[in-house]
Amino acid sequence: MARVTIQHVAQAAGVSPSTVSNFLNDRQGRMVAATRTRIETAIAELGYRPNRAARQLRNGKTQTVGLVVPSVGNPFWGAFAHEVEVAALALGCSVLLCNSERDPERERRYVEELWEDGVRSIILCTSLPSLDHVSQVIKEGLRLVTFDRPAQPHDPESVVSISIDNNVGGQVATAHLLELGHTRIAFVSGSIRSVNRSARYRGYCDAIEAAGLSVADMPHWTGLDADLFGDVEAAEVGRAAAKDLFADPATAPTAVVAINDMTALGFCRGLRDLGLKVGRDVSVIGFDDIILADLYDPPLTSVRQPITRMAQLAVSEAVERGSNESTDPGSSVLLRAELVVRESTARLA
Amino acid sequence: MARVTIQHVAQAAGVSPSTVSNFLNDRQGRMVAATRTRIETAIAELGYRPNRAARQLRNGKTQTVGLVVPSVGNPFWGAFAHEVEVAALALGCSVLLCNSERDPERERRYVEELWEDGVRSIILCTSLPSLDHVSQVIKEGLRLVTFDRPAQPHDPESVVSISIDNNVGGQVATAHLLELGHTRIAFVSGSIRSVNRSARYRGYCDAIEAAGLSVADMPHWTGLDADLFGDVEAAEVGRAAAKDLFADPATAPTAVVAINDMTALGFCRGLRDLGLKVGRDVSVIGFDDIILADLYDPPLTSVRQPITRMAQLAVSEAVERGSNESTDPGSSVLLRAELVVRESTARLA
DNA sequence: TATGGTCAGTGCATCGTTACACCGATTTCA
DNA sequence: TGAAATCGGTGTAACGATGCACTGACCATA
Repeated sequence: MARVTIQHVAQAAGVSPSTVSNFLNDRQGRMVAATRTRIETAIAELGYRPNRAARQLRNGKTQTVGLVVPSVGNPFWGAFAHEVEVAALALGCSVLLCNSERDPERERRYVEELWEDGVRSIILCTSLPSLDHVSQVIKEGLRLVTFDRPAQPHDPESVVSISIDNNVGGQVATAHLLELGHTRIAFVSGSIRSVNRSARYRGYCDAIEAAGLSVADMPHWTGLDADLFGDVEAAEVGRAAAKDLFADPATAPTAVVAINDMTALGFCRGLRDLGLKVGRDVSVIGFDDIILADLYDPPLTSVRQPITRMAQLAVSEAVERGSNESTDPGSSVLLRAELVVRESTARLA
Repeated sequence: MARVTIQHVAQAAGVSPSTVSNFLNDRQGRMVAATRTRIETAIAELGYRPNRAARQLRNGKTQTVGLVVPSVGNPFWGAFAHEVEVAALALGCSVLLCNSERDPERERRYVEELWEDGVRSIILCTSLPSLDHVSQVIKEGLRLVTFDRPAQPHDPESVVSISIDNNVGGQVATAHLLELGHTRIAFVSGSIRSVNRSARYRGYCDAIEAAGLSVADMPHWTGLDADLFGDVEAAEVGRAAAKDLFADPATAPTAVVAINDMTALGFCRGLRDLGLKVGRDVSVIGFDDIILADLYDPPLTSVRQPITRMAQLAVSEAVERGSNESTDPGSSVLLRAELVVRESTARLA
């Protein structure tokens, strides 16, 4: 069961390995139709599949897309990773998965390792304000697509960003609560040092101000030192927030915008611990619209990210840009987030 | 910024590339301590990292573990994939992720592609009764670790299986409900053609019979043609089951064992649609203990799979067995599942 | 009939690492 | 003391695919 190499194909087709190589690499203009078909049938009959390692060694590239997410343990990232894999498969690539745990140092290490292993396209799900930690590799030619992190002024030119418009998302979520008559609306998040989180927060602030209210008057949760919290623990943030915000009923909010669905669900759980009922006593809205938002009791209102479309965009940017050695400047795509209203938000009694 | 190769290291250390290679491949017995340290410092100073492609081309192997899961979009598999990645990282390997969508043909294709790309160890999360579709590759030397699928009589000898004892799990879950006074207990699942599912079902039956009851008397849900349902749709199965089982109140169950947490949550959602309250009106128990089980309202009783430990076991079997070319027969590890009692199960009123 | 230009395809060096055969210098031991 | 074994290490030929420089054969033009 020895491996079928390009030589075997060449022999079977009665040509030289070089010609087969030309065939494989779309330099087919340089050969007569008959040769082309002879090679084609030889490949089919022998079941030849090019050896990746050899290819990569020769030209220093892979057909692999690197995917760095905070943690696939989190349902949102799991779902996104899944979509990425599907999209990559459609384009004939495989996906190398890395969990950064939101640790910049791990992000850097993964990106560099991937680069040195010949991966030329990486989808990096980060929300760090700066890309300094990977800029060296970008200079060397890495195609970087960031996800969930809109472009920032000092980003390297070639970077492509795919993200929802978090500011608008924050506004839509908050406006929804305002329309329901709520005037004491809290924003619950771990650290908002990340760009997407602060954008959501700004959207929240904008909507509050636009309604003639003052952010300063809103119940405020300063939070735990959120750097302690990875993604899986996002729920704990929500739970802790509920406990703190409702410690004094006089200052408690009637509605809450949570930074994501996991935090929202944790918050709901915290309310339950306090004997409060989501929807009836307190309105809660999350972000992401993970699959569990709809399953929850009560079903969670959420700002949906169109992850299927985003994954497709990210992969095609990563793969297609990677194929031509273009150095045209990157782009920044901000998709519109969609409000999905369910039962966790209700008119103020 | 040219690549640092083994030659550069050799030159810097004043030895031949072969010696550096020997050093790297733990044939250090064949060299004097001084040489060893010279190589070590040279590597550190130059920041040398061996080129994977070249290594792989040379000896036909990778340091990569293949992971084939049904879908990382499902929180359980996402969490498992995460644990696998962590465990692999600790052993210096990377993980190539594939989603089979529970399609045997995709499973086969992925396994073969991985094999041909030099991956020699694969963790396959399948629950197909037979491994015929990948047996060819196993014969050629693939180290296969199956997860969530205990060993079957006709499995190739070298296969290692890691799984919980689903039969016992099914019994424990059912016994818990029986102890709470329930006598009308339904089992809800999509297709139980898979080995783990049927084991859970047998455990359920065993417990029923052991209590002096008859499975035939239990409310039964024949289900949709469950092959239509991927993992993400597991919740839909639960939802549909709730609707059907409670169509006639006279024959409705008072408690339900769901095949996994997603289905259990879907079932809870279905109950809610019907105006029934989980815990109070109907007891529901799931499998897996995904992170959302604890967040749900009410928190879901579940049979926990110790995924961290299982992932570690799977990776170490895959990697360590892969390193020595042993052909010793595989093993089958059945871990004990742990019942986590929460509020979705309650004493029969 | 020279000259030059296409066209279709080939030969060869090369990517970075590794296994194996080999080599000179000591050491061992009968 | 001489033959063999051991030690510490080196030289070289691969692994499979690629792309550049090249070669004949053929055609067109002057």
